[in-house]
Amino acid sequence: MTDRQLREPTRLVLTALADAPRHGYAIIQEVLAISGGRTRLSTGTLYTALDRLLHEGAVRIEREEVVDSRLRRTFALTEQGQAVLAEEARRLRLAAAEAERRLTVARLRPNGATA
Amino acid sequence: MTDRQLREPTRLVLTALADAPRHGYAIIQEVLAISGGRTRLSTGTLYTALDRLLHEGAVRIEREEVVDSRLRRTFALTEQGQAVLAEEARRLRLAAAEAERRLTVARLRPNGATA
DNA sequence: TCGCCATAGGTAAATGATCGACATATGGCG
DNA sequence: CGCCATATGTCGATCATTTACCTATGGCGA
Repeated sequence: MTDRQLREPTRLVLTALADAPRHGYAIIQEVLAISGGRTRLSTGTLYTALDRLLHEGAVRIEREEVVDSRLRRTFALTEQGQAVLAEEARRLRLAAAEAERRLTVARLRPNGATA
Repeated sequence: MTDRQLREPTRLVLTALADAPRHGYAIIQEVLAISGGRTRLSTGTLYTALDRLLHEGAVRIEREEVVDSRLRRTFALTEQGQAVLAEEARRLRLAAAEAERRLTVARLRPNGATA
């Protein structure tokens, strides 16, 4: 249940919501900031991802306000969503460490010999 | 160029090749070991991924042998492939750290208040 | 010896998340 | 008056992955 493999944009959405609830547009900006301007989340990706995450119970609607006669929905991580992100972060940390360890091994023994 | 976002299976293939060249079936087993038995790479995923990585120049064919009257191709990371994986590992390490940091912030301030 | 499993390498169709383009609407700035 | 930032969404295309299929050898157990 908790061990599905998240895609990059989905993970960034959960990360953007990890410290505080945010509405859609704020998530886009937060992801832009987190990624150092590299990942520009499109609205198509965001709202389909949010629908999916709502459906799966990783995200819930925190509140709905009307600002300037327009609806604004604020999303928050559920406890399950926190667990999913924590598990994913742990997996990524281990994956990064493993990749870096192996690359170091290759650097110490630059010939591609297996034996 | 070097900053494409890799999917999980693709990344695991590169990681499996990071320390030494391997042939297809050995990559599948190595990925199984790396992921602690969690990720069982199907041949469909593997060979399409390898074709793509060969095309992109991240992987090259190290050697082709005939073992038991069957062809066995051994794949190796190119220098570009090493750079791609190193960059990806760095990004994952940072992404994991950021997610864990934010989750800690949420734990310290459990009310979802933004203000 | 027959069938199955591990080994080994592959293809084809379906799934599913993402991307790019489009649509709508307000408030503010020049 | 037009454009940009803000804000929320839909739809079709794209593309990696998944699932299911196929071939083939060598070895092991019934």
